[in-house]
Amino acid sequence: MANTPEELAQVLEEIALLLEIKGENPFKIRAYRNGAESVRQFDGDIVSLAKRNELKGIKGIGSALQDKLHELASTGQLAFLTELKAEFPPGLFDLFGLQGLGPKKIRALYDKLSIDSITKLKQACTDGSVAGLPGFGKKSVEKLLEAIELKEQFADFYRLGEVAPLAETIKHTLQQHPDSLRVEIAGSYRRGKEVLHDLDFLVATSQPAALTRFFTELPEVTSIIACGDTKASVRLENGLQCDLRAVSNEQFPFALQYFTGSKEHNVALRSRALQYGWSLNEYGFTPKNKTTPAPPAARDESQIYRILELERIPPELRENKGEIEAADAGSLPRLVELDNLRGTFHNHTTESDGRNSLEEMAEAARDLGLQYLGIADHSKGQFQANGLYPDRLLRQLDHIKSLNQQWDDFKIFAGTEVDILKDGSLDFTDGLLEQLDYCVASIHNSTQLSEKEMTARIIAAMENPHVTMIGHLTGRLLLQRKSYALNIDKVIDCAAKTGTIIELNCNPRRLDMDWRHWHKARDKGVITSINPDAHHTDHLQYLAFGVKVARKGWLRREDVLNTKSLDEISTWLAKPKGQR
DNA sequence: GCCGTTTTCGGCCCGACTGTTTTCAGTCG
Repeated sequence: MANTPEELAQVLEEIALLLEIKGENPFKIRAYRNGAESVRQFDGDIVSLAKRNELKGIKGIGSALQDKLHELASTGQLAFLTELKAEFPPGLFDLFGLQGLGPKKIRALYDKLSIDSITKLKQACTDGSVAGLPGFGKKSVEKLLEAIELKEQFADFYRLGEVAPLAETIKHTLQQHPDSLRVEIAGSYRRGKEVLHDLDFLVATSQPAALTRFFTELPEVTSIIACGDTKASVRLENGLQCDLRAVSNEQFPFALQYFTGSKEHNVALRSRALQYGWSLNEYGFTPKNKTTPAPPAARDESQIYRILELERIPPELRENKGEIEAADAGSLPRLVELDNLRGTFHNHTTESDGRNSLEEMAEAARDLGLQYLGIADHSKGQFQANGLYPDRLLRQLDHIKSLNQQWDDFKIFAGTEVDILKDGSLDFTDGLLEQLDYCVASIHNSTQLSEKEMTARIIAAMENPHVTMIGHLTGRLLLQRKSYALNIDKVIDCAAKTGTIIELNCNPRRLDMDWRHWHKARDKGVITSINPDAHHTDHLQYLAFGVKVARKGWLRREDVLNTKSLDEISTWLAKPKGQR
């Protein structure tokens, strides 16, 4: 039953996909996609309107779509879709997830070679039959195999940002149980890893069996893998595995430490415990022999570390990448926190491909308690994203100036996300960029250049005095697309030399630049800006993921540009790049 | 399939890149 606008929209998207495989008129296909977009953006109860067949007059939804949405909302079925689906095997849709495969090629593979699954495609690539098809050759086969490999490699992984709402909902429900004393999500989720294999819930209780049973009966659970007195494993609808461990309140800190990991961190920590004469496991310290004095109890995790004469190590740092040595020396960084953020750059509006207007974005930022919001809509090179030509950009600049007059505690900064062209030049002239408050420069095309060319391209952009920061540096899409060929070390050196910010893009699909590079970048003096790349007011919430990744990269408040207050950032932006 | 109209049919967003071709189709952003 279609009960939400999103469900209605997804049905229209599904139809569009099927029509695409059928080779229908592209404008008809676009009409379905536009219809889906209209449904999503409609300000009002569109589901009820659809049920009552009162959709007339909504832009993008003509008579054909009105009828279909009415049928869908009132009966929960759509005969048109059912018939359409019956024409193709279900496995065919998996092929859409592969880079380089669009509807035409999928159709050709299906028609000529009866390929209707990734397994069959892999086989046909290997045995040479794909290379024999018109339009396919040696290179396409290589690329397809590579795409399949990438997909298989990440088959059981989930992006942090997409799992987080579900994880927090389950945590909240567990907390509501009368027998649960403490609840935490441990594992890689707690460590802020960008992709996760599973979720590890931990609960302190005197009634473990009641909790494990309660866990398996949660509405989000679709199948039970195992359920015992202290441990249960389940699978959710999206395939994600979730484990629950129920322990006593005394064991809880030890279990939390143990299940948070990482494995490498724990190995190092256990070997340190042994030097004190104790073995350490998920239940507590145990003296190695009778002469060893009993260790004191630990009420929380920080006491476990204190007993081992270490500063408390934040979960994000527990990867055995120098954090134990730093904790021993008392030199752990004081990591940036979400509360430290005062604003953000790199956000879009309806002027290019965002969903909300300038006014709505500003209002949402103010609601979050931010003091400033940087707007960076796409430049003209991004046609598909409705990129701005100079005249529109200048009009937006005027609009921002006039809006800014209403506040004295908040400011919109006028920027752009300008394309870095193939040769490293920018999609706008210096004269135009000079008129803006700041500039994000990003790569959106020619992504297959060699490492040497790509590195030179980004360095050229960084050397431009008007480029404040580089957007989504490596172009990676988590679980989907690798980063461009790029010499990160050279880019980091150049960022430090030129005073160019490297953005930490906290869109859950990107989380780019990767946390593994930030510690060394920081030590070379590179500053970041934690940017949500928001295309909707809701996306400002992504800042929380960005802060997790920044913490994972050992970043402190002073390493993050957008922790500066409105006054500080205004002064900073007013200075020439070389003098900041 | 939608929209808009000098009102019922014609236009609908475009360019770069890649790999396949030898002039272009398909994909992507």
